[in-house]
Amino acid sequence: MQDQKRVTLKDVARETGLALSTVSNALAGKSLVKPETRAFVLATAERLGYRASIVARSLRAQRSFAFGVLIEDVANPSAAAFVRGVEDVAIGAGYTILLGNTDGDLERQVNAMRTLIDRQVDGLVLISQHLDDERVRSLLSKVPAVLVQRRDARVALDYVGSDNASGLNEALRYVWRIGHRRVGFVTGPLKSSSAQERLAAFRATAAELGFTDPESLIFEGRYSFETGLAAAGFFSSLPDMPSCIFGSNDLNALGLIQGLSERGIRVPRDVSVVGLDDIELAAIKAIDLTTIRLEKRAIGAAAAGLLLKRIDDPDQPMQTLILPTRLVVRGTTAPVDPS
Amino acid sequence: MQDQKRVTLKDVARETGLALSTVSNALAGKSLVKPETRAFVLATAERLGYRASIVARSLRAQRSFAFGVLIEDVANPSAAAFVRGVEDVAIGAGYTILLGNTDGDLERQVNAMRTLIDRQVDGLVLISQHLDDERVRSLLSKVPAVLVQRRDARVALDYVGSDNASGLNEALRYVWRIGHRRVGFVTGPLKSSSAQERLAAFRATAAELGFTDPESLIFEGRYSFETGLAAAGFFSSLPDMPSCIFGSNDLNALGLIQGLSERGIRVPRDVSVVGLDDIELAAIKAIDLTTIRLEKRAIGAAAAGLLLKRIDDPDQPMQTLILPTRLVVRGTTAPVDPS
DNA sequence: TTGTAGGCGTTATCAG
DNA sequence: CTGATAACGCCTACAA
Repeated sequence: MQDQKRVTLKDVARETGLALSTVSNALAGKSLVKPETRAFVLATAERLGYRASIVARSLRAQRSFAFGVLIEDVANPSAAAFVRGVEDVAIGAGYTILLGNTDGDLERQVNAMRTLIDRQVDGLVLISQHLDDERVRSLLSKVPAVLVQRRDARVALDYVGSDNASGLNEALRYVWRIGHRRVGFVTGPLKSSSAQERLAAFRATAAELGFTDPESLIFEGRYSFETGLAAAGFFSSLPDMPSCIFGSNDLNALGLIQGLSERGIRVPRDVSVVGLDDIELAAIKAIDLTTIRLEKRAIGAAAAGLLLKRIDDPDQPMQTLILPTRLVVRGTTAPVDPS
Repeated sequence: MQDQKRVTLKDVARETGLALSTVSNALAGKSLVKPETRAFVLATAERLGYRASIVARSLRAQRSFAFGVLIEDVANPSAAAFVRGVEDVAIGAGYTILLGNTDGDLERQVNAMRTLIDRQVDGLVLISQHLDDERVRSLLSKVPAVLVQRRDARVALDYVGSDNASGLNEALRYVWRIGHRRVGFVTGPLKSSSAQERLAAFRATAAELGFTDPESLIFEGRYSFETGLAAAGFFSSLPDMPSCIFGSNDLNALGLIQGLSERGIRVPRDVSVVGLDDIELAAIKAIDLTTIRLEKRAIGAAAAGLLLKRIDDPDQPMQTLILPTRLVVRGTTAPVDPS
């Protein structure tokens, strides 16, 4: 059960009777080693159970073959999907993932970033925020980094996000087609760029299509179920309720549906509801949420891909990748009652 | 935007005019350094932006101050909650988390374990399986490890799980009290010890309370929504349907509910359903699932705690921690119709 | 083709 | 109290 001593290069050298460097070269597959020597070394290494120490290699190479991934909370399903996407490509490229949860707290994030940099991660994937903080920005200059879902004009970094604008545009056109004219919108936290983008997209399309008084139908909140509940209170108290309401994410939408139903308002009969995200359970019949699907795992994978390229060539121009979204029509939207 | 060169101890030594070792001692807060020297060193280090390299320290100390966490898939919400729990205590103790997804695949798991060990993680949290594999067991002997949720008689390791037996016992007693006598059970994958435990607990309590013919009401499946759907087909085709069915996890239960409803069977009016897990959304009104709650984050935290203790003293006796579960009664269970 | 000699950044030991 | 030196395990010039 104990940690038996590591087998090192030196052990293999001693065992084979060869020099350290020969063993190292043989293991690295360098052509300067005679094939039979190489075979012998390989066999001996295998027999002794030799495995190179990545720690030593990292010190020597001044890089760790690891990525840091910073998120608010892995326990949040969307965040987990991103992480998974990052890992998908990281593993393939021989990288390991160091995970850090920030809980959205600035201090935790700064600490986590410091630790990750102290560990000499070769790159950082930041699915988080606080780009307005000076320390965060300064830390970001110390290591290749890719931003996911949220960006900031002050930081010029590779970025991967989803096409919130066209997603909302598509969905708003859809509800327009089925007759909705008064459409409400629940925002996310407006200091996050994704929430801003979604709100801006709502405004733009609402204006373009000519929805009725959209500005009065915006409820400001966060990406939470509770925000949805509160929004239901707000919208239901309006003299002229919207016939359709958009959440800024699926949790908003689910809270909205529950809040409405608690007030005797039926979805979609009385009000249609649209989410954004397409969480796993959105598809089950008990929920059956019409939503704008985000390809979170693909976004994470794309972020890792960008990071690999950036590490490979730190001076290449910054890239911005916007992945498409897709409207998934399910049971929480219905045509406006012609009555 | 570039990776400016690291400030090392040597730089601080040069800047202060002191010896390397003095600087190191000062930074480490050793009492052998004169307070004013120490203060001077600290100030200079701060000014230069010195941060110790964890990589170098790891090589020297032969430990990495990091935990490896192996799970099937972070994108699975329960797994993510475990990971979060592990991180909660790891961070507090100065450890970083290296994450590995196995997708339940043996080869991936072996590779991930190897990589983690090559990185000299100080301990492993294994929320996974394949303990029947020789290589896995041999790798587990190379590093302190804690098993979570699944164990194997052949591996004597620290273990943290939840009290499946008493959870099911409590829930079965509850449905007995409200009149159910024919109770079905959907199993998880029986090669997993948690699924076995749950099935065994069902059998034991069913026998004890005297449920009607429990053996004929067991449906073997996996921890998936699809299993629930299939189970609905099985149970509904029975000449004498159970009045209550237990899933082995919440996804089972949700699939079951959907499958039953597709066949015109209403929950809980016609059949009661009980889950196990208490996923985030189980509480929303649209789902409102009666379930046996597992404290996943607490389990992860307990695992990390055990690991810390084991690292601190590798020779202490093995520990097994069984965390309590709690029956959460919601809307998918109802008394048997007395008619 | 093989061997020797640093050095990556720390920390621990031991001498001054 | 401070400083020199070695060692952790690996890799890579360069020398033989």
